[in-house]
Amino acid sequence: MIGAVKKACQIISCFTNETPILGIGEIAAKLDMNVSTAHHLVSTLCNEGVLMKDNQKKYRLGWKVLEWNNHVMFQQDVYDKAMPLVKELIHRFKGSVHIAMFDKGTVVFVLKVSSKDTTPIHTYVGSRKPAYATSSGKVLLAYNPAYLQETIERGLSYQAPNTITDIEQLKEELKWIQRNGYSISNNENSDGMYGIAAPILSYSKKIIAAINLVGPVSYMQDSHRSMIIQSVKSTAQLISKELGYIEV
Amino acid sequence: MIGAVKKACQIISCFTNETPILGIGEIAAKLDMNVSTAHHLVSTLCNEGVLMKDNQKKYRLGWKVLEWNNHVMFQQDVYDKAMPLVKELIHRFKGSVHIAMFDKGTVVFVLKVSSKDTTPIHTYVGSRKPAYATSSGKVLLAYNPAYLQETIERGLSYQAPNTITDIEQLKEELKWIQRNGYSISNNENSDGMYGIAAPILSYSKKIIAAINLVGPVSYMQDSHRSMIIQSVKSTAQLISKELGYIEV
DNA sequence: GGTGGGGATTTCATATTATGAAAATTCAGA
DNA sequence: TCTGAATTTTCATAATATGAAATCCCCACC
Repeated sequence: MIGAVKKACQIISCFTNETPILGIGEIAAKLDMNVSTAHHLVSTLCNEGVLMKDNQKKYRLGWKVLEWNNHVMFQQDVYDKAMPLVKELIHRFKGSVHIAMFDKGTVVFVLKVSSKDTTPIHTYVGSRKPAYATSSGKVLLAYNPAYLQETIERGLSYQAPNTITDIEQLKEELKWIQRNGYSISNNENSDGMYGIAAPILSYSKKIIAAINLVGPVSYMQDSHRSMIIQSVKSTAQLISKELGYIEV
Repeated sequence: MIGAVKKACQIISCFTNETPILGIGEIAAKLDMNVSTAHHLVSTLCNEGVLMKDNQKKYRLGWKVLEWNNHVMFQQDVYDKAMPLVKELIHRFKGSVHIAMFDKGTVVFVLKVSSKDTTPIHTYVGSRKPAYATSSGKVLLAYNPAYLQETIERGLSYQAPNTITDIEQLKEELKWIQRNGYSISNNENSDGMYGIAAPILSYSKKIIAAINLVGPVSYMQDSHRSMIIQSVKSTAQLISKELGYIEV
């Protein structure tokens, strides 16, 4: 592993919505590195356009990030092809919809759309949650044994009252998901939400991602839940058709 | 400048819409570096989530890029605040609208929206054009002498029949733009388009960016051009109010 | 207008670390 | 199973990132 590159990535990741503008000193303190080292790295990143200098001696993320983002294939495809279907789902049932992928034992949200009039949920594109404690994560685990293996190795820990922390219990649940083609998360996460997820599959039936619809427990418990489940499943299938050529 | 970081940035930039999936060999060839070096860098970037491994031995851009992009303050603000106003402009006049910023002698497009039924234009978020040959670029030059200085140092070169290649002529044009508060580009670029641009200013009247409306020459030449100019100017002013706290 | 202080830069010797040739491995296709 | 073309790993060496300290720069305060 090339240290300088790793550090550069860490520096870029320091710039968040909470701290979009940072000075050299702040960066160095955050990452516990020498100000000189930080300065060298930041200067290089500025030269490349990844960071840019504020009018003061502060820095912020630069244009290069926008450019790179435009080239993320998923972003392109997910936006162009999946978005209309996701919007339709939101339109019908309110709540929030995510598309999530598996990475290093967690689910990463690669798309998020929320209805305007729904309980806010603390997720954003790029954020992560434990796979075993989310509806989309459980779908991903159910459809790919390698994901499960990786998750087990990292261990299961308590997240909320209903989190599955027993490996055997998790395996049972995954079998159920395989049989039924969808998963449910009822307050297993820290957000007090009810989620329904279904798999997005490639042409060769490998799992690419999962789509989920999330809403307050009260809302989802009501009579039209089975209709929601059907809709999430069919949306997942439609998106699978659109994105199915992708193999991760 | 830290070489490893610079090279890592170059590697990331290799992944484009044309070549979204690359092998080590291809990357090494593109950048004329040793395959081993490329491999070390790519491995590190994979570890950081900036790149990800395809199912084959190929690589593509990873989730980290999505995450970083979400934190680009401009992106956030531009989308949330400027987008409705931009959409309104498109709705009224068709064509394409860009928001552009100045960087290293060129304009960088940080937002692009096109009407569905208009002549396509070869720009995208993150792409660049010479400042002196675009309507938005000329606005940026007119409102910031430092930008002009930088542009002159890099020299003016022929881009299309109407490109301004004489420095004195350019300065005259910029004075006109200052007086009138907008700029026009009539086939000065390589795209055969007619553009109208106006400045987006901060509260302290420094130029942040420029907004332009672009369309086929034939369309823009007609009688309601003065109305278009007024609309572009007033949209720019509204966006200035929304984004005015930003100081670059 | 001068002064002090808290940054950001720059410098430079040193130790760390990236480099690249070559060997080992993997994988797909014959 | 074999072959060839890729990737991945290894490792000695050269290159370069590192960080303490010195300098510079810009504000805020006198």
